[in-house]
Amino acid sequence: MARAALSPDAVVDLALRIVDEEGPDALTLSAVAARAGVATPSLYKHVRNLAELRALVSVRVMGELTEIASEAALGRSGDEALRALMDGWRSYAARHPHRYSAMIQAPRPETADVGDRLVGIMLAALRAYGLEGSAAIHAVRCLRAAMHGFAVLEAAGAFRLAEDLDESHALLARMVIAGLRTAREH
Amino acid sequence: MARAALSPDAVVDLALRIVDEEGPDALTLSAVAARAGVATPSLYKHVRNLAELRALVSVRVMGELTEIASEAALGRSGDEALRALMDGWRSYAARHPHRYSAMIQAPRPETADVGDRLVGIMLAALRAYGLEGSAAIHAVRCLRAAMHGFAVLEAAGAFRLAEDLDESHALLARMVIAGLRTAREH
DNA sequence: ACGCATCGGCTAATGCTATTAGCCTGGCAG
DNA sequence: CTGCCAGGCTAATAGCATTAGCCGATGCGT
Repeated sequence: MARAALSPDAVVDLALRIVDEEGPDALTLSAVAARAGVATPSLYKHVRNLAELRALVSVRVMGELTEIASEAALGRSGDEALRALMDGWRSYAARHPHRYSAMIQAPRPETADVGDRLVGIMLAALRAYGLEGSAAIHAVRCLRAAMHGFAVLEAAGAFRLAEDLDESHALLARMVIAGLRTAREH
Repeated sequence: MARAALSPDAVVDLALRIVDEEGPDALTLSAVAARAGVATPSLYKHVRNLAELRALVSVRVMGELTEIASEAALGRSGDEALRALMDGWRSYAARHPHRYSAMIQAPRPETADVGDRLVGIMLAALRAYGLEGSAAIHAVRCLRAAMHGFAVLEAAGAFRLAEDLDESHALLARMVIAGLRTAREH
């Protein structure tokens, strides 16, 4: 190895810093190269192209979110676990809005794995609600929709009124919990 | 007027066709110009720049969605109105996934108006649930989060399992309805 | 009917981006 | 010591947005 400075992971690190500071649209190979102190084409020694870099960023962020989600669910169950999961999810998205936006991508093979793990955690968090098979899948889809929808809208600044967002989110959690009870009866 | 063929609206029409057929990323000024049979810079006589064109597309799509939402809610009330609203929303997004994706943007002044109308319709659809003031705002936020989250995920192809999406969405509707009852009691 | 402003097209030019090709070098393996 | 190659480089191409400045036709006022 000549200069051990750069590596795929290091490139993703720089990419994440750009995303955080300047938003997902500012993620460009030349911007990364500039931060790395390297000519743009050199990056191709570490990443196939911009699309792959985006996918790697997405994977990294989904990984962080997975970690947060699993920590939140750990040692809790039932409503408490669900609330912790939703709160953790939302707070991550709120803390890193650009990162969260950069995570959203058309599904690519790279993201399939970590995506499945994330779904697995949600499934586990729902275990206490006694949902089996397909019912559990439908429930996870609704949970994802609720969490993701709220996170996206909040990150995009789409909630423009003055009302407290914590309160809105607490209502969302109550909504999901109430809905899961109806799911069991169906 | 020289050639009356082009106008801001006509440009948006072409833009929408591109979005539908090739996805939001394919929306580029040169692509629009090619379809219009015109040189790229000519478009600047009708639209300020690409960002504005995107905003206009977004406004147009939000307008269509507003129409669908208001038709769905018209003449119904309570759970029925809510279900119709959610179904209409989802079916629009599913019918035009690229269009729906193109609608999503950081809030710009152009979209504020039609966005407010859309929120107004949701507020009206919730009237039967007896929510006042802030409680209604929180409820609308949750409704938006649920509908938008589901639509985005479905449009992006993020629901990859075989389970019937109609059923998942029906659960989401029951979830929202159940949650709105708890909202009143809070 | 005539002149003229303006609208809406054009070409030329700039600058930023991704991406490919092909070169060069320093360090590690043998 | 020698040769390989990972990992940097420069040069070149091509697609995009955007600006500047030109020019013809249209339609209005006179």
